[in-house]
Amino acid sequence: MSRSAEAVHETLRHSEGFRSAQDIFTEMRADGAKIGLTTVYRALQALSDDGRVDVLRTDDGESVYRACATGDHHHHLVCRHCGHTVEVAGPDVERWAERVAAQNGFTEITHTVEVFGTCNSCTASAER
Amino acid sequence: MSRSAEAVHETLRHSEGFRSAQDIFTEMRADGAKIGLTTVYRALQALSDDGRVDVLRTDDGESVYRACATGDHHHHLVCRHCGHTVEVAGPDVERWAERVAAQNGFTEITHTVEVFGTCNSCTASAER
DNA sequence: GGTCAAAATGAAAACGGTTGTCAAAGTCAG
DNA sequence: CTGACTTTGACAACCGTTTTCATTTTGACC
Repeated sequence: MSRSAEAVHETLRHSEGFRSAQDIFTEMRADGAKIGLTTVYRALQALSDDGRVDVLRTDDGESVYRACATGDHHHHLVCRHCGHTVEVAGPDVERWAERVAAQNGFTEITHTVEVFGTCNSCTASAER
Repeated sequence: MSRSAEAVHETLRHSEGFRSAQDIFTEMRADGAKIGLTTVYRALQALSDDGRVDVLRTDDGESVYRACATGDHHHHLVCRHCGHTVEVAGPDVERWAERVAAQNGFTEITHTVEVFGTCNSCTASAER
Protein backbone atom coordinates (compact mmCIF):
# COMPACT_ATOMS: atom_id res chain seq x y z
CA MET A 1 0.00 0.00 0.00
CA SER A 2 1.48 3.28 -1.07
CA ARG A 3 2.42 6.14 1.14
CA SER A 4 -0.48 8.36 0.11
CA ALA A 5 -3.01 5.59 0.45
CA GLU A 6 -1.98 5.37 4.07
CA ALA A 7 -2.37 9.11 4.44
CA VAL A 8 -5.86 8.96 3.00
CA HIS A 9 -6.74 6.10 5.28
CA GLU A 10 -5.45 8.09 8.22
CA THR A 11 -7.54 11.11 7.32
CA LEU A 12 -10.56 8.91 6.97
CA ARG A 13 -9.93 7.35 10.34
CA HIS A 14 -10.20 10.74 12.02
CA SER A 15 -13.58 11.39 10.44
CA GLU A 16 -16.92 10.72 12.00
CA GLY A 17 -19.17 9.96 9.04
CA PHE A 18 -18.96 9.26 5.34
CA ARG A 19 -16.86 11.66 3.31
CA SER A 20 -16.62 12.35 -0.38
CA ALA A 21 -13.35 12.09 -2.28
CA GLN A 22 -13.24 15.79 -3.02
CA ASP A 23 -14.00 16.52 0.59
CA ILE A 24 -11.09 14.40 1.77
CA PHE A 25 -8.85 15.97 -0.82
CA THR A 26 -9.73 19.46 0.36
CA GLU A 27 -9.08 18.62 3.99
CA MET A 28 -5.74 17.01 3.29
CA ARG A 29 -4.66 20.00 1.29
CA ALA A 30 -5.82 22.32 4.05
CA ASP A 31 -3.69 20.28 6.45
CA GLY A 32 -0.71 20.95 4.26
CA ALA A 33 -0.48 17.59 2.55
CA LYS A 34 0.96 17.67 -0.93
CA ILE A 35 -1.40 15.32 -2.70
CA GLY A 36 -3.36 15.39 -5.93
CA LEU A 37 -7.01 14.65 -6.43
CA THR A 38 -6.16 11.80 -8.75
CA THR A 39 -4.12 10.15 -6.06
CA VAL A 40 -6.91 10.48 -3.54
CA TYR A 41 -9.27 8.71 -5.91
CA ARG A 42 -6.71 5.99 -6.55
CA ALA A 43 -6.08 5.54 -2.86
CA LEU A 44 -9.77 5.29 -2.06
CA GLN A 45 -10.23 2.71 -4.76
CA ALA A 46 -7.33 0.65 -3.49
CA LEU A 47 -8.56 0.91 0.08
CA SER A 48 -12.06 -0.18 -0.82
CA ASP A 49 -10.71 -3.04 -2.93
CA ASP A 50 -8.86 -4.18 0.17
CA GLY A 51 -12.00 -3.82 2.24
CA ARG A 52 -10.33 -1.24 4.46
CA VAL A 53 -12.97 1.39 3.78
CA ASP A 54 -16.67 1.16 3.06
CA VAL A 55 -18.22 2.91 0.10
CA LEU A 56 -21.72 4.28 -0.28
CA ARG A 57 -23.50 6.17 -3.02
CA THR A 58 -25.39 9.27 -2.05
CA ASP A 59 -28.71 10.00 -3.68
CA ASP A 60 -27.06 12.34 -6.10
CA GLY A 61 -24.59 9.74 -7.26
CA GLU A 62 -21.54 10.79 -5.31
CA SER A 63 -19.35 8.11 -3.78
CA VAL A 64 -18.67 8.56 -0.09
CA TYR A 65 -16.11 6.68 1.98
CA ARG A 66 -15.58 5.68 5.56
CA ALA A 67 -12.92 3.83 7.50
CA CYS A 68 -14.87 1.28 9.44
CA ALA A 69 -13.97 -0.31 12.75
CA THR A 70 -14.16 -3.81 11.44
CA GLY A 71 -13.66 -5.58 8.16
CA ASP A 72 -16.57 -7.84 9.00
CA HIS A 73 -19.82 -7.52 7.19
CA HIS A 74 -22.01 -4.81 8.69
CA HIS A 75 -24.44 -2.07 7.79
CA HIS A 76 -24.81 1.61 8.59
CA LEU A 77 -27.19 3.84 10.40
CA VAL A 78 -26.51 7.29 9.04
CA CYS A 79 -27.82 10.63 10.27
CA ARG A 80 -29.01 12.51 7.23
CA HIS A 81 -28.28 15.84 8.86
CA CYS A 82 -24.89 15.60 10.52
CA GLY A 83 -23.59 12.45 8.85
CA HIS A 84 -22.97 10.76 12.17
CA THR A 85 -22.74 7.05 11.49
CA VAL A 86 -23.26 3.98 13.61
CA GLU A 87 -22.16 0.57 12.43
CA VAL A 88 -24.77 -2.07 13.02
CA ALA A 89 -24.75 -5.80 12.58
CA GLY A 90 -27.93 -7.29 11.23
CA PRO A 91 -28.01 -11.05 11.48
CA ASP A 92 -31.77 -10.97 11.03
CA VAL A 93 -31.44 -9.11 7.79
CA GLU A 94 -28.81 -11.48 6.47
CA ARG A 95 -31.10 -14.39 7.17
CA TRP A 96 -34.06 -12.63 5.61
CA ALA A 97 -32.06 -11.93 2.46
CA GLU A 98 -30.95 -15.54 2.22
CA ARG A 99 -34.47 -16.74 2.70
CA VAL A 100 -36.24 -14.60 0.12
CA ALA A 101 -33.44 -15.29 -2.33
CA ALA A 102 -33.73 -19.02 -1.87
CA GLN A 103 -37.50 -18.87 -2.18
CA ASN A 104 -37.12 -17.27 -5.58
CA GLY A 105 -34.32 -19.49 -6.81
CA PHE A 106 -31.58 -16.89 -6.51
CA THR A 107 -28.05 -17.84 -5.50
CA GLU A 108 -24.76 -16.07 -4.83
CA ILE A 109 -26.48 -13.36 -2.87
CA THR A 110 -25.10 -9.97 -2.04
CA HIS A 111 -27.14 -7.17 -0.58
CA THR A 112 -27.03 -3.52 0.33
CA VAL A 113 -28.79 -2.29 3.43
CA GLU A 114 -28.46 1.25 4.65
CA VAL A 115 -30.65 3.05 7.13
CA PHE A 116 -30.99 6.81 7.22
CA GLY A 117 -32.56 8.85 9.96
CA THR A 118 -32.19 11.79 12.26
CA CYS A 119 -29.93 11.24 15.22
CA ASN A 120 -30.48 12.23 18.81
CA SER A 121 -28.58 15.48 18.83
CA CYS A 122 -29.97 16.65 15.49
CA THR A 123 -33.49 16.04 16.74
CA ALA A 124 -32.60 18.07 19.80
CA SER A 125 -31.21 21.03 17.91
CA ALA A 126 -34.18 21.05 15.55
CA GLU A 127 -36.59 21.32 18.47
CA ARG A 128 -34.74 24.12 20.13
CA MET B 1 -49.05 13.83 -16.49
CA SER B 2 -47.81 14.68 -19.94
CA ARG B 3 -48.17 12.59 -23.03
CA SER B 4 -44.54 11.54 -23.17
CA ALA B 5 -44.40 10.66 -19.51
CA GLU B 6 -47.16 8.17 -20.24
CA ALA B 7 -45.19 6.81 -23.17
CA VAL B 8 -42.13 6.34 -20.99
CA HIS B 9 -44.20 4.67 -18.33
CA GLU B 10 -45.65 2.35 -20.96
CA THR B 11 -42.21 1.40 -22.24
CA LEU B 12 -41.10 0.73 -18.72
CA ARG B 13 -44.13 -1.43 -18.08
CA HIS B 14 -43.12 -3.75 -20.90
CA SER B 15 -39.66 -4.23 -19.44
CA GLU B 16 -38.61 -7.02 -17.17
CA GLY B 17 -35.89 -5.45 -15.04
CA PHE B 18 -34.41 -2.08 -14.25
CA ARG B 19 -33.53 0.10 -17.22
CA SER B 20 -31.35 3.15 -17.59
CA ALA B 21 -32.66 6.41 -18.99
CA GLN B 22 -30.45 6.22 -22.05
CA ASP B 23 -31.51 2.66 -22.58
CA ILE B 24 -35.18 3.58 -22.53
CA PHE B 25 -34.52 6.50 -24.81
CA THR B 26 -32.78 4.28 -27.36
CA GLU B 27 -35.57 1.74 -27.33
CA MET B 28 -38.29 4.34 -27.75
CA ARG B 29 -36.43 5.87 -30.65
CA ALA B 30 -35.97 2.46 -32.22
CA ASP B 31 -39.71 1.97 -31.91
CA GLY B 32 -40.22 5.11 -33.90
CA ALA B 33 -41.17 7.43 -31.07
CA LYS B 34 -40.23 11.05 -31.58
CA ILE B 35 -38.89 11.91 -28.18
CA GLY B 36 -35.79 13.64 -26.86
CA LEU B 37 -33.43 12.40 -24.21
CA THR B 38 -34.23 15.43 -22.07
CA THR B 39 -37.90 14.53 -22.06
CA VAL B 40 -37.17 10.96 -21.06
CA TYR B 41 -35.18 12.22 -18.08
CA ARG B 42 -37.93 14.64 -17.15
CA ALA B 43 -40.58 11.97 -17.46
CA LEU B 44 -38.63 9.54 -15.31
CA GLN B 45 -38.18 12.19 -12.68
CA ALA B 46 -41.89 13.02 -12.66
CA LEU B 47 -42.82 9.36 -12.53
CA SER B 48 -40.52 8.66 -9.64
CA ASP B 49 -41.76 11.75 -7.80
CA ASP B 50 -45.25 10.33 -8.14
CA GLY B 51 -44.04 6.97 -6.91
CA ARG B 52 -45.05 5.32 -10.16
CA VAL B 53 -41.58 3.99 -10.84
CA ASP B 54 -38.80 2.83 -8.57
CA VAL B 55 -35.27 4.14 -8.91
CA LEU B 56 -32.02 2.42 -8.09
CA ARG B 57 -28.41 3.41 -8.43
CA THR B 58 -26.11 0.93 -10.06
CA ASP B 59 -22.62 0.49 -8.70
CA ASP B 60 -21.24 2.79 -11.35
CA GLY B 61 -23.58 5.58 -10.41
CA GLU B 62 -26.16 5.23 -13.14
CA SER B 63 -29.83 5.62 -12.26
CA VAL B 64 -32.04 2.76 -13.35
CA TYR B 65 -35.81 2.73 -13.35
CA ARG B 66 -38.60 0.21 -13.13
CA ALA B 67 -42.39 0.33 -13.25
CA CYS B 68 -43.42 -1.64 -10.22
CA ALA B 69 -46.60 -3.57 -9.67
CA THR B 70 -47.52 -1.72 -6.54
CA GLY B 71 -46.98 1.69 -5.05
CA ASP B 72 -46.60 0.07 -1.65
CA HIS B 73 -43.26 -0.10 0.03
CA HIS B 74 -41.23 -3.07 -1.17
CA HIS B 75 -37.73 -4.17 -2.05
CA HIS B 76 -36.07 -5.89 -4.96
CA LEU B 77 -34.33 -9.12 -5.68
CA VAL B 78 -32.34 -8.45 -8.81
CA CYS B 79 -30.46 -10.91 -11.00
CA ARG B 80 -27.06 -9.43 -11.64
CA HIS B 81 -26.76 -11.22 -14.96
CA CYS B 82 -30.08 -10.85 -16.78
CA GLY B 83 -31.62 -8.07 -14.72
CA HIS B 84 -34.68 -10.14 -13.92
CA THR B 85 -36.32 -8.57 -10.89
CA VAL B 86 -38.67 -9.87 -8.23
CA GLU B 87 -40.47 -7.53 -5.89
CA VAL B 88 -40.35 -8.69 -2.32
CA ALA B 89 -42.01 -7.43 0.81
CA GLY B 90 -39.87 -7.51 3.91
CA PRO B 91 -41.84 -6.84 7.07
CA ASP B 92 -39.01 -8.37 9.09
CA VAL B 93 -36.55 -5.94 7.63
CA GLU B 94 -38.77 -2.98 8.30
CA ARG B 95 -39.05 -4.00 11.92
CA TRP B 96 -35.33 -4.59 12.19
CA ALA B 97 -34.60 -1.14 10.79
CA GLU B 98 -37.03 0.46 13.23
CA ARG B 99 -35.49 -1.41 16.10
CA VAL B 100 -31.81 -0.65 15.50
CA ALA B 101 -32.72 2.95 14.76
CA ALA B 102 -34.64 3.30 18.00
CA GLN B 103 -31.83 1.66 19.96
CA ASN B 104 -29.44 4.30 18.70
CA GLY B 105 -31.75 7.25 19.15
CA PHE B 106 -32.49 7.75 15.46
CA THR B 107 -35.89 8.89 14.26
CA GLU B 108 -37.59 9.54 10.92
CA ILE B 109 -36.14 6.42 9.42
CA THR B 110 -35.84 5.59 5.77
CA HIS B 111 -33.90 2.70 4.41
CA THR B 112 -32.67 1.13 1.24
CA VAL B 113 -32.52 -2.61 0.91
CA GLU B 114 -31.66 -4.33 -2.33
CA VAL B 115 -30.63 -7.91 -2.86
CA PHE B 116 -28.58 -9.04 -5.82
CA GLY B 117 -27.99 -12.58 -6.90
CA THR B 118 -28.02 -15.04 -9.77
CA CYS B 119 -31.43 -16.25 -10.80
CA ASN B 120 -32.50 -19.76 -11.65
CA SER B 121 -32.16 -19.58 -15.40
CA CYS B 122 -28.84 -17.78 -15.31
CA THR B 123 -27.44 -20.44 -13.02
CA ALA B 124 -28.69 -23.03 -15.47
CA SER B 125 -27.13 -21.42 -18.54
CA ALA B 126 -23.83 -20.97 -16.74
CA GLU B 127 -23.67 -24.67 -15.92
CA ARG B 128 -24.46 -25.77 -19.42
C1' DG C 1 -62.71 28.53 -36.96
C1' DG C 2 -58.97 32.19 -34.23
C1' DT C 3 -56.10 34.09 -30.19
C1' DC C 4 -53.44 33.85 -26.47
C1' DA C 5 -50.97 32.24 -22.27
C1' DA C 6 -49.23 28.36 -20.06
C1' DA C 7 -47.09 23.97 -20.38
C1' DA C 8 -44.23 20.68 -22.79
C1' DT C 9 -40.54 19.64 -25.79
C1' DG C 10 -35.76 18.82 -27.49
C1' DA C 11 -31.11 20.26 -29.34
C1' DA C 12 -27.28 21.80 -27.62
C1' DA C 13 -24.46 23.56 -23.96
C1' DA C 14 -23.13 23.28 -19.24
C1' DC C 15 -22.12 20.69 -15.15
C1' DG C 16 -19.73 17.71 -11.88
C1' DG C 17 -17.86 13.66 -10.21
C1' DT C 18 -14.82 10.38 -11.81
C1' DT C 19 -11.31 8.18 -14.71
C1' DG C 20 -7.54 8.13 -18.17
C1' DT C 21 -3.10 10.01 -19.94
C1' DC C 22 1.53 10.65 -19.72
C1' DA C 23 5.62 12.76 -18.38
C1' DA C 24 8.08 13.84 -14.16
C1' DA C 25 9.48 12.40 -9.58
C1' DG C 26 10.44 8.98 -6.24
C1' DT C 27 12.02 4.29 -4.67
C1' DC C 28 15.10 0.65 -4.24
C1' DA C 29 18.02 -3.37 -5.28
C1' DG C 30 22.43 -4.30 -7.11
C1' DC D 1 25.43 5.68 -9.05
C1' DT D 2 22.39 3.27 -12.37
C1' DG D 3 18.70 1.42 -14.35
C1' DA D 4 14.07 -0.76 -13.73
C1' DC D 5 9.93 -0.20 -11.65
C1' DT D 6 6.37 2.28 -9.06
C1' DT D 7 3.94 6.28 -7.64
C1' DT D 8 2.41 10.72 -8.38
C1' DG D 9 -0.36 14.74 -10.09
C1' DA D 10 -1.71 18.41 -13.57
C1' DC D 11 -4.68 18.24 -17.01
C1' DA D 12 -7.76 16.43 -20.42
C1' DA D 13 -11.32 13.32 -21.51
C1' DC D 14 -15.52 10.92 -20.25
C1' DC D 15 -20.27 10.23 -19.40
C1' DG D 16 -24.61 10.46 -17.21
C1' DT D 17 -27.39 14.05 -15.96
C1' DT D 18 -29.27 18.82 -15.70
C1' DT D 19 -29.95 23.45 -17.45
C1' DT D 20 -30.92 26.69 -20.95
C1' DC D 21 -33.75 28.65 -24.13
C1' DA D 22 -36.14 29.01 -28.32
C1' DT D 23 -39.79 26.47 -30.56
C1' DT D 24 -43.95 23.71 -30.57
C1' DT D 25 -48.05 21.95 -28.58
C1' DT D 26 -52.00 22.22 -25.68
C1' DG D 27 -56.19 23.89 -24.00
C1' DA D 28 -58.97 27.36 -22.47
C1' DC D 29 -61.90 31.17 -24.09
C1' DC D 30 -63.94 33.88 -27.47
